[in-house]
Amino acid sequence: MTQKAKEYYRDNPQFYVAVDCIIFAFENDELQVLLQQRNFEPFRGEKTLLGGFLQDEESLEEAAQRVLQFHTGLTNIYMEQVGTFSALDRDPGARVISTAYYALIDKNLYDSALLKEYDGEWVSTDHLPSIHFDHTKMIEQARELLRRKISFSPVGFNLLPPSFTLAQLQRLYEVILGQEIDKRNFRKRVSEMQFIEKTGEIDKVSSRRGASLFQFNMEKYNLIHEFKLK
Amino acid sequence: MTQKAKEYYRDNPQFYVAVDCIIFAFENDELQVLLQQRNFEPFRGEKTLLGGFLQDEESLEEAAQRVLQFHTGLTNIYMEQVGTFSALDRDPGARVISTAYYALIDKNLYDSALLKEYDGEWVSTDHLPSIHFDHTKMIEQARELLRRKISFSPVGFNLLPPSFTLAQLQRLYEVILGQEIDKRNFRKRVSEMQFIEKTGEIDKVSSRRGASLFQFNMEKYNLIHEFKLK
DNA sequence: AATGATGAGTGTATTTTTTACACTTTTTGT
DNA sequence: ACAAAAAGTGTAAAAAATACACTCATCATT
Repeated sequence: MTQKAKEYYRDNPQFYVAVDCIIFAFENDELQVLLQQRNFEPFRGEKTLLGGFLQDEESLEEAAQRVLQFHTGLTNIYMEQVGTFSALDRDPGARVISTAYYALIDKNLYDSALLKEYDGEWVSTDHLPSIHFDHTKMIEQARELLRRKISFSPVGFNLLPPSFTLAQLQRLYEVILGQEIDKRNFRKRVSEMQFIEKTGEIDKVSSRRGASLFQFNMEKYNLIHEFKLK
Repeated sequence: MTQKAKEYYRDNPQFYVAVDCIIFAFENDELQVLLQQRNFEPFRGEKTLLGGFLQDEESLEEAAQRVLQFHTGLTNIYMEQVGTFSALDRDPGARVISTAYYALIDKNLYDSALLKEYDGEWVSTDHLPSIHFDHTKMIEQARELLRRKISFSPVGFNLLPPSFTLAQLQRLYEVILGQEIDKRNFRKRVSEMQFIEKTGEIDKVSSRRGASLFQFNMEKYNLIHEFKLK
């Protein structure tokens, strides 16, 4: 590369680049998000999303997966980029450009022991506490993205255990969409999608009568690749 | 801020941060995008999107508007963030994190004299030439975002002059959605939205009989805030 | 001045999709 | 035995989307 070409880059400023993870889980008929109460500087005592700085040899996606793994123990998690936030004063400690990702996890699988190490806490997205930086906006944008996506893409299953009852699935949709759904209409739509299949097992925990357990069959979905549920 | 807090930032690497603008316009029944053939290093001779580096005292949005104004002369243009691209080798000259924005402009208004200064050229999004970096992916993602948005949000009007015929509007939708639309059904839907209103003027250019000109009334739309057109 | 060509403009019937709605079944705890 | 709790199931009505063909106004040509 010529000297001129090097200058092309060199004349420009550089920035700290971060990722912030909106880690969603579903429990108690709530869409929850994982926050941490910071016990370190800067901003000790503030609630924030889980984040980290981009390092030299990783992409933003990799950084987000790294942050996620560090705080939940989980790898290979469904993630989607929400957007990049760059207001001059968004982090009063320094100029930081941050890209938000949301992740959907099965709350049964994450490592809850880690939680204590970094003062993590799950909060309902319906009543968010006061959160530092622009992280509230990030969460709201992520929630809206998820709300739009869940009707046309089978991403919601990432929030459930591998097998689930139709009542669980329906409650998940009701919570994320923010509206009640007619049980019979919902089940009609589910039964039209052959890749949501009965496991044959019966869940006896949530009801006296027992409810059939279902699973999402990704292979079958990939053949059909049509999804509509709402 | 304490010493500890400063280290929190200082231990992390910094990066060049850029914006790339996907500038869309509508002409000749084509959705076009503005590229430049670079006559400077690095990557002289390559076709790329219009871009620029983020500077210290501006947000990404402001940087994108600056790039847009520099190349088209236009200010206050509709823009939307597409996403942030961070693959390690995306720019072989240096590690650069780039956020893509798409902009919708009325091709009658931009400053075509500027085009020659930087070897700009409009190309159809239907047959993109070979484009450097990951810019092809950016354009495709932007196009897809626009395709999804245009049915539920009145953004398409940004690509048209202030007054337009219904045939023009329909062709715009057909091109962006990539499918033919029934004329009577389309007009039925338009007539249901009172904020798309007749100006009273007649366009005599595009047909012998003359076609009524319409305009999008933003104030009326803001009261209703419901849009559906496909 | 007649006529042919061009795009503008207009309404209804059919199909598909979405929504509304209520009772029976199974099991457990009392 | 019976009360309580959630599972499971089908049809009719309403709403939305689609398919479809001719007349109108004007200009250019002859």
